[in-house]
Amino acid sequence: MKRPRDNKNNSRRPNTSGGRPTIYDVSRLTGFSTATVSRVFSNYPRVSQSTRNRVMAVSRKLGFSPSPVGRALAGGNTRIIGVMFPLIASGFFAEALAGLDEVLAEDGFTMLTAFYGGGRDIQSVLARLTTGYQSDVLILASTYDLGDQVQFPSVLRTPMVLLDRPIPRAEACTILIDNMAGVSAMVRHLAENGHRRIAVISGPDNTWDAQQRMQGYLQAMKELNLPIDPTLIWRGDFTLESGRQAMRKAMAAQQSFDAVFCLNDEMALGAIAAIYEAGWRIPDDVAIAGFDGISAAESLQLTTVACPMRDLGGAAATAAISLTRGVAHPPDQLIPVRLIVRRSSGRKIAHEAGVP
Amino acid sequence: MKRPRDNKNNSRRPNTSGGRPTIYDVSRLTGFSTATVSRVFSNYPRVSQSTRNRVMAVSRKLGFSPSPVGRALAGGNTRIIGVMFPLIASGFFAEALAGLDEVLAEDGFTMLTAFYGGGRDIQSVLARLTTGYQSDVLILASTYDLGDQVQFPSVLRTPMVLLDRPIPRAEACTILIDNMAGVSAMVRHLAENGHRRIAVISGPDNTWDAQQRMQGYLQAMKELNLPIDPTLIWRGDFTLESGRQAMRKAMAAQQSFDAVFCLNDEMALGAIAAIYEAGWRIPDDVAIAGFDGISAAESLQLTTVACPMRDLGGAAATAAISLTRGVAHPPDQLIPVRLIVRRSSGRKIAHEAGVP
DNA sequence: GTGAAAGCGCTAACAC
DNA sequence: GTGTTAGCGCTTTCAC
Repeated sequence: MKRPRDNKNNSRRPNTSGGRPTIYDVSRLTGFSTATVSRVFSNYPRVSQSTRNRVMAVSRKLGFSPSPVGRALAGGNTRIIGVMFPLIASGFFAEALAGLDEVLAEDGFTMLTAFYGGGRDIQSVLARLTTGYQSDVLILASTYDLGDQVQFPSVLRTPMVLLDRPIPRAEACTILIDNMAGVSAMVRHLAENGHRRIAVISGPDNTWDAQQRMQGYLQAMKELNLPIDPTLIWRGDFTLESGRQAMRKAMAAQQSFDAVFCLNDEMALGAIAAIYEAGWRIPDDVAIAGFDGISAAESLQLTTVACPMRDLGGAAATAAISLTRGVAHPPDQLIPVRLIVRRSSGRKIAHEAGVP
Repeated sequence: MKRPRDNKNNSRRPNTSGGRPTIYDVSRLTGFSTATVSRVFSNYPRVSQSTRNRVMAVSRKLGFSPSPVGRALAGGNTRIIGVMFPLIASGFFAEALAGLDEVLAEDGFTMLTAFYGGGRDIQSVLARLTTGYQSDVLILASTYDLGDQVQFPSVLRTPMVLLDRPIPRAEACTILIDNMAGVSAMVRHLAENGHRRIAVISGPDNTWDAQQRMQGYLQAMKELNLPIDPTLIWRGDFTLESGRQAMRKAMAAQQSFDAVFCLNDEMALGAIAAIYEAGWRIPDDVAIAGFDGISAAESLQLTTVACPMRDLGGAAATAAISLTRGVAHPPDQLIPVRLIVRRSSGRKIAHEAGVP
């Protein structure tokens, strides 16, 4: 076992008496230079195994682990990923956050979170996360159109991942839920169950998900040669209450429909409440379907499309990590969704099929 | 207007050609030393107004703002607040997160978020946020008992704020929702509405909120001389499904009760579904009450107790900020809740009263 | 395979 | 009121 040569670098500093141990402490106690200690912790390949062992042993004893702040200053990257969510959708995105954290943590990244909207200027939040805390990558989640609120040139230094909604001009990796496939699968399922007049309760037009789902509905209906009809389209805004109202109006209108496809589960809950209140039966009098796969859907036997928000977050994290490694354009991704058939959509039940 | 004297400090470094501007660039262009520039950005009082103006003007032109990483390394504090949430409760805490961010951002703090539970060891997440990224303060949210999973001595360097559940041994500032007051107000309200046999659907016993609310229920019933009776107590676990099941059992048991108090709204939703399915009417056949104040409660006309999670987060943030300023023991806080009376609880409706 | 030394961007103690 | 000068904890050439 080679003995390290003398080095005086480590004596440059006084013993760190209090405070957390630094690389110098490890250097002094092992007799190796700080450079070598640094190499060990950076998994630099050309350090001998014995050196590696010795350094690790002493570090463990001292409770040393390299300070990310020191590393950031010297190395140029912070290993911080900035994440921005719209304030309004916080509940919806919580799962995504968890998925994000899960894969980021694995690679030793940490997640700086901030919310925009609700009075807080996007641009300044953006600044806080980029020029402010120098995130290596920014993940920007949105449902509403950010329009010209964001001046991307100013952020261009920080690579970006867009979550759940693309932004036209911004060249950034985009991770989306596969709304179209989900809607299409649902309409097909309803049709297979014998429903022809499939009504829809729409979502807020300025929302990406609502736009996509509505478009998907129209397209699927067309493809299946099912009637598209203004009396089949009822306005909602993704809130439970709006679903309830829309359903009431639909029932009152005396228009005929076999099924009502609510463009999210929340509205489906409202619709179900309205149906019960009116004394109708599901699925005998009307079939109901939702979208999102919230937990309440299960116990209400609501047929829906499960959107794996956790995976969405995970995919974004993976893309972000590639970006830190210098990959210029990680592939855009469409996160697959899953049709979940339950009692609410008709007589044939009990199978759960994957969406192609 | 005084001219700055010559200083050579600023010529110590070459012009930063690419990359973001540093304090040296501002120093060179203004003629002031980096120390002075630093003072301007730290709001050090004894810099002349003209100097301040000049520095700010040049900084603005350059797009300079001090690097938090440099600051952290030199100054010892990162202005980062670490926030830990249990994975399971992510949806529930999303609002708290937003409240946290709101007040932290105001003071220039940033929020490092991480989730524990669901397979991820608390201790290592803790380490990631403290020895890892050196948060100035740690905010630890929990509902379940962390028991001996957490070794606080190892973290003691980082001051801590406990959110939503106290931990006995840990000496830390604790911010809680005032469950007791909320439950008490609810039971009183139900009693005033003429209900005497008030059943309850409980929550998971290992949860702080469930424990507190149950205890509050028993205490309030006792104080009001209302019957406490094993046949009035039904097990739930805070999920919609459990509320539904419990309600079904309660209805099937043919026990008499005037009202059912669900210890959270989610279960109340399930209970309401069960009641509708059975063809009963609310509040005619049975009154229903919940707790939490989720949005669905409004449109289902559910009487509930609103828990301002945003405020909870805000209060935690305020405490955390005090802690960074060296305040040893910011006051513990009980966040006030609000009884919201709606149709589900009986005939008298339409007033919203504050809980004392 | 390892060491010396020069920074990374900033703050703080001490001068004046 | 402002400048000088050490660092803060680490990485990274360039030597050897």
